[in-house]
Amino acid sequence: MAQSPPPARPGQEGAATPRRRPTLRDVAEAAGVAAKTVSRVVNGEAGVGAATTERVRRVIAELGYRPNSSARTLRQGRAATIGLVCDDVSEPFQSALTRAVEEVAIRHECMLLVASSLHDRERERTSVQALLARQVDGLIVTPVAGSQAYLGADIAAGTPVVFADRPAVGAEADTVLVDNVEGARRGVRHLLEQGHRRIGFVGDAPHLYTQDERVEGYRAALRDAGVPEDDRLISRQVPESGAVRATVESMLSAPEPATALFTGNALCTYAVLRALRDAGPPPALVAFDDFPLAELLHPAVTVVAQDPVGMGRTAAEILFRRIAGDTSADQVVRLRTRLIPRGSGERAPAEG
Amino acid sequence: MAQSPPPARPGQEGAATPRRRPTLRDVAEAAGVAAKTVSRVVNGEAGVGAATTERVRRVIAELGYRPNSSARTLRQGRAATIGLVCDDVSEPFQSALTRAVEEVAIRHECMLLVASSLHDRERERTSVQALLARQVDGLIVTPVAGSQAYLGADIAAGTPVVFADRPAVGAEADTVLVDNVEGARRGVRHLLEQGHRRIGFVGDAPHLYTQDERVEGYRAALRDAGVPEDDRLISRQVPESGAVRATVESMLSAPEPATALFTGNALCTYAVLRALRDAGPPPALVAFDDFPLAELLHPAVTVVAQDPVGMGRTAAEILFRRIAGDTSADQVVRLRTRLIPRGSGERAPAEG
DNA sequence: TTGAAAGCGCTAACAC
DNA sequence: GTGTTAGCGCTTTCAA
Repeated sequence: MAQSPPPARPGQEGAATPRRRPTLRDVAEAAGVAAKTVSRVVNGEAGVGAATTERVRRVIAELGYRPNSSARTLRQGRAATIGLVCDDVSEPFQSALTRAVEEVAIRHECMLLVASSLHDRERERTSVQALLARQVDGLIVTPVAGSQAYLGADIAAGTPVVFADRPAVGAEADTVLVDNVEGARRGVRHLLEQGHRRIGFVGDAPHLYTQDERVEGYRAALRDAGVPEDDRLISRQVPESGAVRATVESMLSAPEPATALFTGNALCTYAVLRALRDAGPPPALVAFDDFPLAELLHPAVTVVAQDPVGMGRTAAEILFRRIAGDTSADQVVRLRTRLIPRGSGERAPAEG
Repeated sequence: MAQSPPPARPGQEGAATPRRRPTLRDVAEAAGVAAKTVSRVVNGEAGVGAATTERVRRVIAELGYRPNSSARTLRQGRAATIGLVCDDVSEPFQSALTRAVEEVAIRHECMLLVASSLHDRERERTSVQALLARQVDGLIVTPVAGSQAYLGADIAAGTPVVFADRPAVGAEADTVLVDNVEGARRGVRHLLEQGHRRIGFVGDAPHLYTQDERVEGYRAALRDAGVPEDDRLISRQVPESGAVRATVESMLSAPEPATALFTGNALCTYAVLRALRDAGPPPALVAFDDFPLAELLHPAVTVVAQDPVGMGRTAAEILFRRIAGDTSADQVVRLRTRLIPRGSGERAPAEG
């Protein structure tokens, strides 16, 4: 396909003969120097005379030469590319993270290959394999539930990997997490401070690491305050609107009803907000994870904000340090959260 | 770097000697066949005996062989990778588009390289060059204002390119757009139908293609209804909250005040909602581009919804058709919008 | 059905 | 300062 040039497309001016892209050799010949010299010029290596450099530059411009990075990758083993596997790039938290990673990558003259695992083990694995096959210099992965043991050989072989948002199972590498326990604890304490004693936790599916941690924080806050736990006030389910609506209604209409809710992530928050929209007097609400327009709702929603940009940046910076040869011991970074009071979390419990 | 194996990282079990990744040749030797035979097995080519196939498969598994796609790319010229250059991956519309492109790419066993131009010409250009250097099979670009003439040579040379969301200048290729004029016209007509005659347009920066089109639709709707245009009711500025607030206030407090607003994109909508939050009786509002939680605001926001997923899918499908060799004439696809009435756009004008 | 040879475009290693 | 040689890992081409 590279040899036999692709057929001309109609409607292109001067589409006469789509020519083979000029190679480094073509430049060398045209400039009357050796290939290696052109290579030096292209890569800004020292040891080329000013006049030669100038001449080579001109020829490069004339021919419109652009280096073939596949060849370079093959030779050097580094693709000037890193890979990112997350749950779903279209999700706000992760797209912000992606953007932050991209920014750091650019600073290191790298590009970014992205893949969404959609929480599917097989897809994660396939994506990682495809990325490794492309000789990426390093990998940032938000591990799905399951095991990342399949990555062990590559990590041992020296491919830098950083896990983000959730720790891996069966593989050891640098990891950047949110301090979920402390964040949830802080958020729930905030509700307790307003006088709430019956606080419902509306979380995402069971076996999700972040949710486990946030429930733990929720429990810790109750314990700290000497408030008894009640499992009927803890819900863990995939946040489809229907199911959450039923949960919320039952929590609010129980004999000892919840007077406040704490949500486990943005999807749960959305579902709860939808459920509360048409309901009676709304309970207090603190949401884990900030979201757009939170401050425009009535009342504005108090949140425990995470920092997706900070997570992306941190993960990428660690990754590039490893790529640069840092061999210090693996580290686990926990990013702090920030409580942003906006109104919904500052309501006192309704009079019983 | 490929030759001298990277130093072992501590804390890895069995990190004794990070070994060179096995190559196709290693597999061939171990299996006692020729390299080409292994290549055939790996690529599922016909013409290998069942027994041989079986043996090669086993050796591949034993050695943990994974093909080096740089080498393959170098040989074949195709990287099994496409590139996407958008304004900003972290923006909801574009992250949804990215996700849709990714999905189509996966179906074609391709990966996705992403880059954000941030509306910067130089960055767009650099990104495109970096993508082309990586031998991407094709490119989807949301062109920034300026010129894409620099892409002409590569398009002519046969690299498939699809422009998305905005047309390119100085380069011809397939293009997928939203029918902005018709969408805006429809949205404004909706307001006119509620009896509004003074409708403010709050749009993003001048010289943005989509905004130009949406203003055109706005004007067309007014003309259709025989309502005189008034330039004081048209605002085009980067939607920082401060500036938009001033604009909105002046539109609403003018001698002949606006009784309804139409926003030009999501950022403008956010700014307007913020501005309206603390203001007096809110005007009617129709927003171009849907956004999360639009239905949870009070009142819920009526929007002219675009279809980012449809745009990403369409652009990617066209791209892969081109990659597969389709040489038919370039096409321009315009995706339809959908008016979603939710409340804010169905208010009648306040009694003057 | 299988294999040998050549080379994709580049750079590492070493001459000069 | 500059050039020569070899080869990264794969696939293409052609031969057996």
